[in-house]
Amino acid sequence: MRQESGDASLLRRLNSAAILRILRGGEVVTLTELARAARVSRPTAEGIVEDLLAKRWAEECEGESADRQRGRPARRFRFHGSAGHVIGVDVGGYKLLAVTADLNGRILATRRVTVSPDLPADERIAAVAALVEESVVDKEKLAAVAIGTTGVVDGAGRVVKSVAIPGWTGVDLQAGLAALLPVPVLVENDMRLAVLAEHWRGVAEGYRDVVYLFTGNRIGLGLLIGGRLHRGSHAASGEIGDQPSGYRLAFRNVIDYAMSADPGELRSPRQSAEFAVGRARAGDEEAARAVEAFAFRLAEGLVTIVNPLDPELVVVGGSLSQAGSLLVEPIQRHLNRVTLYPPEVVASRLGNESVALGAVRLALDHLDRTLFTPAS
Amino acid sequence: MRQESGDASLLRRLNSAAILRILRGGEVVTLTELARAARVSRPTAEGIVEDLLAKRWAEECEGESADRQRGRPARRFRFHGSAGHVIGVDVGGYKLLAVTADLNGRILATRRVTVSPDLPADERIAAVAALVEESVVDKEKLAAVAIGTTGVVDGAGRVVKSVAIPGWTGVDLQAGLAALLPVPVLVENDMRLAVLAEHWRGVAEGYRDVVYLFTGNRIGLGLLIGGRLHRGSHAASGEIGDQPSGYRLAFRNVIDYAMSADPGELRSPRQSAEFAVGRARAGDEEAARAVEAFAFRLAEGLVTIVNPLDPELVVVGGSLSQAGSLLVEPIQRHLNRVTLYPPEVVASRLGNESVALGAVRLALDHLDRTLFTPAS
DNA sequence: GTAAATATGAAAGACTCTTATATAAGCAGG
DNA sequence: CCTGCTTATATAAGAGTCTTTCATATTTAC
Repeated sequence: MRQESGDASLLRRLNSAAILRILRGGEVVTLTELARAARVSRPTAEGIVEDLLAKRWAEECEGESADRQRGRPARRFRFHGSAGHVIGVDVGGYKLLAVTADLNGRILATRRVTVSPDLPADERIAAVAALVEESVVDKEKLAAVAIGTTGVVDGAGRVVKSVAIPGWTGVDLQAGLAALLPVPVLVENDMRLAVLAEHWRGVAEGYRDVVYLFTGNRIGLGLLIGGRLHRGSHAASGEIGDQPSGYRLAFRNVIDYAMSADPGELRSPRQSAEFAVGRARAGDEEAARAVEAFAFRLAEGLVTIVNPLDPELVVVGGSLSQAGSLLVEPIQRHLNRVTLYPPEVVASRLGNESVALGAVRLALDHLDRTLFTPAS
Repeated sequence: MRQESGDASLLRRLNSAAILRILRGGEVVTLTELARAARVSRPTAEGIVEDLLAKRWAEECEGESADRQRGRPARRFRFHGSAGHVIGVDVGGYKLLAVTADLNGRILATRRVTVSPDLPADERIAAVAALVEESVVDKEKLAAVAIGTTGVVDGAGRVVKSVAIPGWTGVDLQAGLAALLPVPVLVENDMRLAVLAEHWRGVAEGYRDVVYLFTGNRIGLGLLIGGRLHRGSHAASGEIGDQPSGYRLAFRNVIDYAMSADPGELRSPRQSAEFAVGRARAGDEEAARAVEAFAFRLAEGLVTIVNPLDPELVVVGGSLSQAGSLLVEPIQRHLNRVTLYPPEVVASRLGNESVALGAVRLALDHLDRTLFTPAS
C-alpha cells in the first residue's frame, strides 16, 4: 500500500522527483525551463537543482551554450547519466550476453560468451558472475545487475520451472548471484524483458497494450498491459503450457519441410524454422508454404489472446523475428480476418540483444524506483 | 500524465485524501486513531476533519460511545455516506435493472422493468432515464449514474458494436443519457462491470488477477489485471469474437440435449443450457453429460487465456453461475489437468444483480476520483 | 475526593513554497 | 567605451502546512 500522507519534506521529495524526471528525459535544460516544466517557481527549481548537483545526480554544462539569445546566459544542466552503470544479462542455454549501459541507457559495452547447454547450474551462475565482472566499465559506478532467463521466474528471482536449460529448475538465481556480486541483482523471465525492451526502444515504443510473441525453440508470450509488464499471480504469465491451440502444432510444417528437403541434417524446431525461412527467401515455393503454415498456426494461437486482451500491437520477436514479413504478413492477414479489432503486427528489430536490453531497462527501472522516488 | 509537483496546498490535499480514504473504510474512528492511521500529527488530523465536517463529507457521531474506557471520551467521526447517492443500471435486451446506493455502497433501492428486445434505441434510452428517475431516493443527493450494457463500449460511452440488442450498434449512450439526466453519466461494458462487482463484494474480493467468464446467450470475459479493470485499446477486451476455440462450440451439446429431450420447445442457447442444468440437477444422466461437455468446452476456451495471463481466480458468472459446481467442478478439473498453475474456479454468488452492482461501484470509483483526490 | 488516563486546544518553531525586488551578465547601438 | 535593453540569478519577505510541546478538560478507578 502506498503511503498517501506526509509532512513538509514530502513536498521537497515530490518536487525533486519531478525535476529529476525531467532531467532524465535527456535534454539539457535551464533553470527557467525546468521550473516551467515541473510547475514550480524558479527559486524552488534552483534549490532542488543545487541538491541534485551536490548528490551528483545532475551536472552543469559549462561553456558552449547552444543558441545565443540576448540577455544573461542561463546556466544549463543535464542528468548525470554517467554517474552510474547497470548491466543486463541474457542467460540462455547456449550463450550468455551482457550489455553494460549508463543511467541514460547509453550502451557502453556488449560481451557474449558461449556455454555448454549441459553446464551445471552453479557453474552457469559462476559464468554469469564472471561475465558481469568482465563487463564492468567502472567498478565504482556499477549500481545494479538484471538477469533474464528462460522459464518461470518467481518474484524472488527463483527459477521455478525451466525446460530449456537442464538442471535450471529450482535454482535460486537471485540468491546465487547476489552472493557473488556486490550490487542489487534482479531476475526476470526473458520474454517479459524482451517486451520491456521493445517498449523502451523498439517497435512498441509508445504503445500501452502489447502482445509479444517470442519465437525460438519454444513459443511464449510477453504481455504489456496498461503500459506495465504483466507478471501473473505465479509469475508465470506468458507461458503457453500444453494448450491445444495453434502453438503446439506450429512447428510441424517447417519440421516436415526441413526433413524432406534436407534429410541428412538433424534440426531443432527453431533450426527447422530458420532453415525453411532461408529457403523461402531464396525462392523455394514449398518452403514458403511451410513458413506460411507456420505463421498461420502462430496466428491461430494469437487469436485466443488478442481477442480478449484487445492489444494495439503484436510484436513478433525471438530468433524468428528475422523472418520479417514472411511471418508478419500472414499473421496480420489471419488476425484481420478473425479478430474484432485487429492489432498491428510487426517484427522486432532489436535482434538477439532484446532480452539483455530489457534487462538493462529493468535495472534502470529498479534504480528509478529506489533512488529517485521516495527517500532520495 | 499525472501532476508530480505542487505547492504547499498539495500537502493538505494529500493528507485530506488520506484521511478521507480511511473514513471511507466505513469505521467510526476518533481523531487519535485517524492521526495514527494516516501517519499525521493529531492537530493536522483535527484540522482536516474540521474541513471535512464543513464540507459535509464527514459527520460526528453524537452520544453512544461504544466501549467506555477511562479518560476523556474522544469525539468520534465517520464518513457521511448518506451525503450522496449513485445509481447503477444494467441495460439488457429484455430487462433494465437499477440499483440505488449511497456513498458507503449501501443498497437503498432496486427496481427492475422488462422491455421488449425490439425497443428502438432512443426509446430504450428514454426507458433507462425514466427508470433512473423512479429509482432516485433523494433528488438532491444523486451524484452519478453508471450504465452497463452488452457489446463493445468505447471510452466515450458509445456502443460501438452490439449483437445482443438490435439497433444498439452505433448508439451514443453516454450523450443520449447525459442529455436526459442532470448528473454525470458513465457507460461501460457489462462483463467488465460484473468483474468489478465480484472484486468489490463478491467471490473475487482481495484478488488482483481475475478472469471472469460471463455466460448467458453469449460468452465473454471480464479481466481484472493487477487489481485494475482491463479495457483494451479499443475498449473491446473480453470479446471472444469468432475464435476457433472451445467457446464457439460450447453450447452445442446442451442445445442438442434440449432438442432431443424436449423437442417441442424452441430455446435460446442460454435457455438450453439452463434446461440441461435443471434436468441434470434432477438426476438426468444424459443432461449431466451434456452439461459436463458444455463445461469442458468452456474450460478449453479458458485455458487459452488462463495460461498466458496466470490469474489467481476464475469466476463463472452470468446466468449460468446458478449451475454452481455442475459447471465449476469440471472446469476446475480440466484447468488442473492442462494449465501450469491452475487458478481457483468459483461460481459467482451475486446473481443477476452483478452488472448493476458493478455499475454502482464504477460510479463510486468515479466520485472517488473526481471528488476526493486532487482538488476537493 | 484524588490520581491516572485520555482527549482537546493553543502556541511556538521548522520546512517548503511563492511572489517581489534587487543585482549580474551579456548584446546592440551610439 | 558607455548606456540601455534583455534575460538570468540572488535575496528577502510572506504565506501555508506540518510537527512538537505544553496547558487544560473530562472521565474512570480507587
